Amino acid sequence: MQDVARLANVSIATVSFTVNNSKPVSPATRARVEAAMQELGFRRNAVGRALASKRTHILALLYPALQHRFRGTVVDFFTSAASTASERGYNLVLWPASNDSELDELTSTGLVDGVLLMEVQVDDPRVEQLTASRTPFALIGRTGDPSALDYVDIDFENTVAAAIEHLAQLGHTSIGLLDGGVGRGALRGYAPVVRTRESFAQEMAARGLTAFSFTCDENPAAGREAAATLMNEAPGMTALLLMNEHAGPGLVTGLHRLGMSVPADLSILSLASSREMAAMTDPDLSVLSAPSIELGRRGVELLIDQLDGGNQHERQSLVMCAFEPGNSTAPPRRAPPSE
Amino acid sequence: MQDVARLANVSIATVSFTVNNSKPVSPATRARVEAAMQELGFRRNAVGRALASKRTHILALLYPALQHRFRGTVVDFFTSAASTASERGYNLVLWPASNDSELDELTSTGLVDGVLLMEVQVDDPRVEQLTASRTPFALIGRTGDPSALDYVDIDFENTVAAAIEHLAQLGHTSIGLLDGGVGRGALRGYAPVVRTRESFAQEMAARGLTAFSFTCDENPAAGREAAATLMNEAPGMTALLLMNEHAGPGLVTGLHRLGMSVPADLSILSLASSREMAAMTDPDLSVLSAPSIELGRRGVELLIDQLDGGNQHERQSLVMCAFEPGNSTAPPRRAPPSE
DNA sequence: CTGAAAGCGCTTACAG
DNA sequence: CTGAAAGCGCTTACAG
Repeated sequence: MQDVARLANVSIATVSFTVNNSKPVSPATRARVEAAMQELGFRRNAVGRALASKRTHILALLYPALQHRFRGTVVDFFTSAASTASERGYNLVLWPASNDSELDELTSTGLVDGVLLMEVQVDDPRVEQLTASRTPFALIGRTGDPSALDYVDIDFENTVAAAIEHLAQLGHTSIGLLDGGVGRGALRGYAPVVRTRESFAQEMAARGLTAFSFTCDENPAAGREAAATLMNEAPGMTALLLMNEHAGPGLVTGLHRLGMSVPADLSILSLASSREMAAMTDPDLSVLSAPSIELGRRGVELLIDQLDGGNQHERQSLVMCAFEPGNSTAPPRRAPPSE
Repeated sequence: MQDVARLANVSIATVSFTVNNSKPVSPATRARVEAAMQELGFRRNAVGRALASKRTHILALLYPALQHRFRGTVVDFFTSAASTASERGYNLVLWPASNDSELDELTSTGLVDGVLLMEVQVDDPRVEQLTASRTPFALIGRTGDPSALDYVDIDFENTVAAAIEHLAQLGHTSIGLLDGGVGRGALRGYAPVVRTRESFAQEMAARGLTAFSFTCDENPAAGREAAATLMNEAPGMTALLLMNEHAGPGLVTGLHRLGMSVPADLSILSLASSREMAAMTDPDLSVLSAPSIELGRRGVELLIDQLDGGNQHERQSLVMCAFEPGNSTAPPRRAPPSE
């Protein structure tokens, strides 16, 4: 910048003004400055700017990628968040922090302007840590009591209700839930599964339907094993809500191997997943697909609202999953006894 | 730091020395400084440090996530690279830069110490850009002529040869390759596919085997369509190399629907993928799995060698994929006519 | 519209 | 072993 100023015969302040459009500059000197920048191939140093302005224009999407594989539908959140950030003049990067000290390093050192939190737990220690460090942040997800927080999340409650409604309409009265578990250790209490379980239990009870609940790891092999468990422990079950997209392919395979047909013998409806994941199986799954694009975008908007003092977006919002029919749900083979 | 210095009754230089262990400090004053830091909850500001030391300790894994979905086996490269970086005192973040100006922003502004490049093309403009900006970088992958670059890559040449050898041993003489294409627009010339095609053609010719070549998009639906194409255009083909892990599930499904059995009617061997992706299908695929962990680690080591002046690692290395048997390869149903 | 100057929070020769 | 001081590359009141 010094060099540019010298070459253009202005002060470095003026260079700064023209680079940032932060103060009016006469056309003539602007032209001189721009020519000089051209000639020197000048790029303003982001670190210097960050130190002086206390803004790095970097947002971090916090995802515990070392513990929890980054894959499947969650990837869409990142993509959407990154492109929204880019439109708004920020860079969003995926920050694979996991343990406390890494989060600490991120927040208390001024490297990023704000944080977007993913994989939120019901009782998430990172929320406290972020609050304490006064780092602006927003959640994609929500804790058990998120009333004081800025968040966007899937409306699991209504999504589960819609899922059960769909299956009940088809005539199912005995329905199971297969989820990926609520995690353990530092990642315990994974909120989406906690909420889905609760809503499932409530809604099934309210309708007087027979409910079953299963858990398996998030991979195809576990899904394959789960098929046998399902059939053994709930032989009368005719439909399943799947809250574990990575177990899906194995589950369907396992059912086939046991001589079960999908959807004739068991309807499957995948929750909070995506068409792409649903297309991994045969038949392809009917799915309530996660509003990833919208949540990624809204999360970034909330964060930038905090940063730029805007206040234009709903600070807390829930979005339903959208039903996308596949070929894995149908009426049960034997109609339920009509009273 | 000012505050700490005042409270501990030392200069800020001394605080810096004890924080960084950059100069000897007497135990007594070290204790005073540390007590003061404790009391004030001091964390050294990373931006200030970066400006003074010209080091941010951030590495960027460059992946064009907005164009090319970040998923599947490539995710393992990131995870491995991130944990290696973390062990070595750096933060590695996923930087979804795609167009020139975004890359420019990354490199010419001093925000990151170095860059790890993924999804390398045969003629990759980013290499030139990185070189011109004097940003330290290493490749996970390699260009057409990488002789001057630091890189780690899969040894596609020998991996393809091993794959063909495996199938030839089983008795196959008519073998196809189904890849995901070499990309178009800014992402044209995707090096892994270019290399695989070349090696495939050479090795098949050298062995006097009958070769077929197919391309389809990287998703299950495209794989399903490809099944029909394969059967129509190469009815005599008995084995297939799959260089398109995301088409795999659809491909197998599509074959089944056409009444083809895997591996009895068609053997499939997946290249540069992973057991996890291979487990998505039924039967699970035999796979030459990508050495993701090792390449992610080595890529970061190369980069840190440049940064810290170390020189301890091979600057160019190729790693073979490891064969992991699944259930998708077998001798062809009809033995080939024995001359 | 433009400039001189202070300051962002550190690191690092240089002296002692 | 410790400190005073310059400097990293910018931004931003403050003056003019």
